[in-house]
Amino acid sequence: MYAAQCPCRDVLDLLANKWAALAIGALESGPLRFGELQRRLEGISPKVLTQTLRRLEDAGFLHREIFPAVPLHVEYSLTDLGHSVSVPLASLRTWVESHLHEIT
Amino acid sequence: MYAAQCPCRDVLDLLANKWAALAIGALESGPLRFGELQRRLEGISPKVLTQTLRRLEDAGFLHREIFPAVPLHVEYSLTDLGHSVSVPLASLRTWVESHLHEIT
DNA sequence: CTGTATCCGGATGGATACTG
DNA sequence: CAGTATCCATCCGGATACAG
Repeated sequence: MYAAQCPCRDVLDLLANKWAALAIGALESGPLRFGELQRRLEGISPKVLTQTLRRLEDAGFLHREIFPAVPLHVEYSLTDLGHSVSVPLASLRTWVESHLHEIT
Repeated sequence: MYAAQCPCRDVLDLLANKWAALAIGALESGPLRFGELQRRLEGISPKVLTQTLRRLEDAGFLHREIFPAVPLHVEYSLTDLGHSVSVPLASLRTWVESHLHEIT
């Protein structure tokens, strides 16, 4: 099975928090700005959104691009790696949607 | 996207903790006893293992069967629902394994 | 607009010892 | 064997206010 040191656990942990999978899903169809992400991830606070995005960025799943304008403009987009992982994540979300009625 | 009340979030949370996905994976190939599970999920304490198993059982992903013998014998196995969700989970694990080298 | 600072509560995970 | 009891540390998420 998976030994204690298996790094896959870290990845699972990364993807396995309340917002990460949702954030990746939100970015599947294209880049979004901070505020737009916050609106789509209904209920997330700016602090938690930042945390989530930073973790995903550090892991290489998404890219943050700053457009130095006034007002400030920042865009988040999936990297190739991010698009790649969004496939199994989407299949998990799909499973959840189609089995919701069976879950207690 | 996914509204705040969308129950899929709860399911994601359930699957998305340190051990749940691993436990489901361990049971894919057949029933296991408590002690055997603890050995396979290297490093888990009995308390946390119990918590994990109970949550999965309550959600209907696995079944707990007691064989009243001496010494006591308890077997955990996936329900149909559990086997069903193990498919997308396995694809996520597979993704992680094949992309580990790309992850920071 | 895009965050950071602060403070807080609760859940999760963990070590160890003990029990039916 | 299969857990439960206890106590504890930490991370995570959340509300609100404020800053570059």
